[in-house]
Amino acid sequence: MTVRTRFAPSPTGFLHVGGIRTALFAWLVARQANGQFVLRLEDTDQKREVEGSAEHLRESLLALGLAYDEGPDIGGPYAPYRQSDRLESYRMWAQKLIDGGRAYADPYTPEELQAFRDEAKAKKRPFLYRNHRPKNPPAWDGTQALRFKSEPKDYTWHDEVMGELSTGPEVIDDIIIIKADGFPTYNFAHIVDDAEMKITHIIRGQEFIASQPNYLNIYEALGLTPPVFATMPHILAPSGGKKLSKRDGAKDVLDYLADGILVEALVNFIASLGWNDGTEQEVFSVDELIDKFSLSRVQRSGARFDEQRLVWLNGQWLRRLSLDDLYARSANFWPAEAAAASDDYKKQILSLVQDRIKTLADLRDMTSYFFTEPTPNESLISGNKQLKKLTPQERTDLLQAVHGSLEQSDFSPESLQTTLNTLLETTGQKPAILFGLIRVVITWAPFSPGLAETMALLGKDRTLARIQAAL
RNA sequence: GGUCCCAUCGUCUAGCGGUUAGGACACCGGGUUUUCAUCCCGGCAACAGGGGUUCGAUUCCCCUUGGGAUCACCA
Repeated sequence: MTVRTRFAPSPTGFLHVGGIRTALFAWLVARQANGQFVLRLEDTDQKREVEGSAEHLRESLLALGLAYDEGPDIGGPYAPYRQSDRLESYRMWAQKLIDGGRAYADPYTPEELQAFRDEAKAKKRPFLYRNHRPKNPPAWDGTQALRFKSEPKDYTWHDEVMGELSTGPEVIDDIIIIKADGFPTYNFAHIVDDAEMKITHIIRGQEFIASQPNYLNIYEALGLTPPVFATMPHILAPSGGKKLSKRDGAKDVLDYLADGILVEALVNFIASLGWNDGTEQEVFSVDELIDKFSLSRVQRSGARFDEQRLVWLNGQWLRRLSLDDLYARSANFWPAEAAAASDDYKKQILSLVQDRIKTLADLRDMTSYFFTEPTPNESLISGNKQLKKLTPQERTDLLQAVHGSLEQSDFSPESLQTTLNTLLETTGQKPAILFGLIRVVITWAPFSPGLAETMALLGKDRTLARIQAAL
């Protein structure tokens, strides 16, 4: 049987890291089995729908490389893939339940229902609708909610992540399957869709684990064989033990990319949040993930979102990139002054900073002196515990000597290094002072790449001019 | 409150009866003859508590504690 997994978000907002992990794992399961990955939009709650979020979801998945084989925009053998376009299916399956005496119209008003709930709460008992199941419900005319007539019983089932799970009959209830507005509830629609779309693995968050027995009851009533279930624990906020939410900084995945995080790093990070292959490997390519991922090794408890680890992984991936690849990805991250610079010049800069940037966005603050004349910042000298010891006269003498020697250099990195080493002897200064001073006056930046390489790239004219200006 | 799930360094985790409890991030030192990084070396740091089972428990069972999920005409 072909493995088919799906990602079924509701178009109610952006895709954050919690959601993307579910999507990633579903995608990995499909890919490693040479199966299909399906995108389905669960838009049965018209009130909550957010304009443009379907498109945003699509972009986010594609930006992360999680291409889907079937979906609302590309169609597929089980189209449509948008629940609001599938109302007839739900009607048909619901009718089967009605005909079999397993669904009935809910005669109560919202007020009456609320009264039942309040009563249960007052008694500190869980609310069960079936305790109030009407003896002779009216015929369902489509204007009332349609409820599933449950058959409470024990359940034990297997979950690929959680292992064996079991519950008693007290959690089974008569849940609503079609709302009074004619739309199905998630609880019903996803079962119908997964069956019709031949989904083999349902991978979703732990918020659904409590209703799982109710789903099993419906599968039985519908005569369907349940697919494989895999429940993912939540990703937790960095600070507390709470589920990661927007106010804890759960960013849109596209924001991470815009902030200079590489796709490889983001995918690697999200995958390793709650999963590992049992070895000491930390850095995984997508291909390695496809090869090695397994639901059974997913952690059962929630994992905190640790951004420092994401940044570290980003550095790992940044350093593995070829220069051309790095250059291609850096396009949107150069400082404004770089607009007129040549490809070749920018590539040379990248080769100097590749080992010291943490995100692509670092390029904006770390490379501007390669494109424009830096503004002298005296605090870089007064704040340096070596350089601040120099008197103004000593400083000038030193720079004068440097300037003199460099005028003789052809400015290749090798000869510059030789010249610098010779200066160390002729001036009798420590490297920390001599090189530190040169570095500061030619970049006026808190840090910079290797001195000889930096000077070589800046060229003789600019380097000498900046030293001259600091005299 | 009912039900269900979970529990190893600050964080992510390895471990599936016998280990000096391993790795990674972060942090703190040292090195790589300038800074900041990279890289390398070293250090700090954990089995929530209590009962069992066993020759022997981090590991298996029970209880306690703690955390999480859920109890919608949301998904």
